[in-house]
Amino acid sequence: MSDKSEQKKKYIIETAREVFMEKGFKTVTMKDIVERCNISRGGLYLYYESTAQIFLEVLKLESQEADDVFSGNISEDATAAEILLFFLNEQKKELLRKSNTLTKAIYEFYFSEERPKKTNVIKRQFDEGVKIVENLIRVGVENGEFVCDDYKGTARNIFYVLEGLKITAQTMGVTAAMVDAEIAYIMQNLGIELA
Amino acid sequence: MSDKSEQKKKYIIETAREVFMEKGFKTVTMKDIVERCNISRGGLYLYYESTAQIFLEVLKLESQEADDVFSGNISEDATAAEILLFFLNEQKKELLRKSNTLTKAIYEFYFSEERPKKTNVIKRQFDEGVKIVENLIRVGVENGEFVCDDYKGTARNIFYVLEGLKITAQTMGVTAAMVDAEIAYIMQNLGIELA
Amino acid sequence: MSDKSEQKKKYIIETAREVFMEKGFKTVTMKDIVERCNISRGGLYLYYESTAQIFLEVLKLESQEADDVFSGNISEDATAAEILLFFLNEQKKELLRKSNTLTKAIYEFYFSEERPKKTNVIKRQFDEGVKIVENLIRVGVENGEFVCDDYKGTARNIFYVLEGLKITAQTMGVTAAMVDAEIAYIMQNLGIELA
Amino acid sequence: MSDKSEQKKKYIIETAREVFMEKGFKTVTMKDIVERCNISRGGLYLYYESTAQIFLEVLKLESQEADDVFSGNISEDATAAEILLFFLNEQKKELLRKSNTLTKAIYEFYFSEERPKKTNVIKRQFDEGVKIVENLIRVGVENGEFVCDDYKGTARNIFYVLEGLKITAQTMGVTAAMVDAEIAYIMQNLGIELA
DNA sequence: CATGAATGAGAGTTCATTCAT
DNA sequence: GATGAATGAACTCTCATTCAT
Repeated sequence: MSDKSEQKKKYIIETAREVFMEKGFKTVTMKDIVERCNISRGGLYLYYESTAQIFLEVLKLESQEADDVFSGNISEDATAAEILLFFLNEQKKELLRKSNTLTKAIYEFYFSEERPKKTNVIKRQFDEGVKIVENLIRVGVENGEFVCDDYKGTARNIFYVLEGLKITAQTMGVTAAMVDAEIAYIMQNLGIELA
Repeated sequence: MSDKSEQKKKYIIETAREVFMEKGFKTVTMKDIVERCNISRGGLYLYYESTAQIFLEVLKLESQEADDVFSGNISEDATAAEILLFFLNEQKKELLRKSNTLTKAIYEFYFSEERPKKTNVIKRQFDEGVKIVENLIRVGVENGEFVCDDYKGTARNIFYVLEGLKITAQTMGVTAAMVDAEIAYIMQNLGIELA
Repeated sequence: MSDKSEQKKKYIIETAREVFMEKGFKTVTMKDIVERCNISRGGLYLYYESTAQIFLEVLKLESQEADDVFSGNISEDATAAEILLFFLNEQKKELLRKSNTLTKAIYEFYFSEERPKKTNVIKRQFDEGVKIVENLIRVGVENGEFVCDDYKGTARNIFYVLEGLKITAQTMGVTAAMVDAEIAYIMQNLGIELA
Repeated sequence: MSDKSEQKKKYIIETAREVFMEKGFKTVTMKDIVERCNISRGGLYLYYESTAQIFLEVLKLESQEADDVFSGNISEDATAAEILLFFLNEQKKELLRKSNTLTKAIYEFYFSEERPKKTNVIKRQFDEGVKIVENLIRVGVENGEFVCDDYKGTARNIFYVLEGLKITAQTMGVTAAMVDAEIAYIMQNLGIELA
């Protein structure tokens, strides 16, 4: 595979990403992608053979870029509470975005029964997120910042709430205030009273 | 609208419901419903003009029947903790069911942007559920069964966790043990240690 | 299946038959048939789902009509030699026809490996033809018209020659004189000298 | 045309030959050949511009190699009957082969009307074969091996039977026993009783 | 010469929707 | 009311053929 070919594949993935953000997964057709990419009908098939395959590539790219949620933008000497709050606010931003988010597409994609559930990208992100937050809570407790005696349980609870908020945002709608209320509840549970 | 006509409409809705349970929402076609109902192509259009319209009717029927989750099967003198646990276990059963559930279809349906979010059925169910659980917690606290100082916040947290579990079940898969862990965490948070 | 529907199916088969006669089997598309029938793209699929299925129907119709090759147009008191000669000349006419014959289409159709060879229409016709000719020869010998001591072998030889002539007509071309020569040889073998 | 170019053309023809043996003629695409040859899409077009052109080259090569059916492997002092039997058995082997034969492809190729019938390769082979067998019969009769008074007619009959068997093998299926029966009939007709 | 990316025509197929009966 | 035949739009996918490099 030449360099130019790689370039093109990346271009297709990035362009398709926009389409998935706009339309979700199920209703996106190869034709939609072809048209957005300004390539020929047959041209797309040179690189990918289905919307599912393209979507998986989009997810792969996505997860590469997403791996640094915690790593970037956090000052060296931030407290556990600050870091957790930062993370929750990032999630808030993400879930309040109407467009420019793949959330809907991801859910739609994994709704298909044929998809293997165990090894999928979102599961991996969920599990890794839980681990990171679990550690964060442990550090916070050791610091004396947090009060908590079930690190793992609390971390998992946080992630299910986040999943709940995400799906709620897509289906019933969610306001900033509603998300803030949940964040406040979570923090309060850890013994942190937000202003 | 004659009685026979009402009969027929109900028959269509009940039959379509099965189809939605099997295939979700997006992939169900008018043809699918026509075939399952054993009626004529044109016949269906006499009553309904789109799968969305039919699905809304299915939901309407559903929510009529679902309103008695708390009312049925609970003995008069059950404690608040017993009632809450009963409710959570009902939810567990629901979300572990692979087929015979409309969950996927409902999510898929509300993913379409065109749907008005504010007034939709699931939002109503969510909000009403929160209110009931909030009251239940209040009663429990007054009883001395529960320890909690944010009734509404806790009730909401519970419902977001349930939403999170539901969507997780559909996309990443969830085991009975995983649900039990979340239920235990919720109860523990209220000061109830499960065996 | 209503009467009108039957009518339509028959119309499609008869129209498709013309197409197969012109183009053989392999190159005929559903689109070709749709266009010749002056029906809509989707319309054809209401009745048949592939060119193969349509072709099989064409063959079925064909073999119904072909079953009276021997029965029609033969006077009651014809001799065995006359009947045989009549049959061979019918075959000659058939194989000299360039268009207006399904021969090419039939061969092309049965070239596909997926087709079950044992039970196919042309095999049945071949086998039945052999039996009839075998009996004819027997009668001729008993009459004293023919000289032959292997009825079945001779009948089979005749049919392989006819198959050979048919395929030769399609691939290398064949003239009336060439067919006549083969007919003469066959008759001579039975002790009949043609003028 | 350089030597290297000749080399390449030959390579293409030999490789394409395999493809035609597997798939016949009609369904073979330029893409098929390109892929089997491991050359570039455009590369093939430098040498040949259609599958028909390639197939004609395959046939040319074929007929060069086939010309020695009678010449090879026959001992100097073989009798006419032995030679004829050898030839017929070679044909039997050929027609019982399912794969590794161009028969189907050749028939399919010549089914296209556009092909000039008179000058084609198989006609030449047919005609030459008839001549050779005719001479063989003459020799056999002069030897006293055969009984026959129409050399040409008998030779032609043999070749039409062979054609008939070939096409039958492709369309209805043929067993070794069935071919043996025809060979026996042919030999018997010449006065030779096979064991 | 050789490559292989790119194009676009065209076949297959499925359905929402209409409409004469 | 009810039927189901008919239409046509939309999508998927495959190749022959070209052309810049």
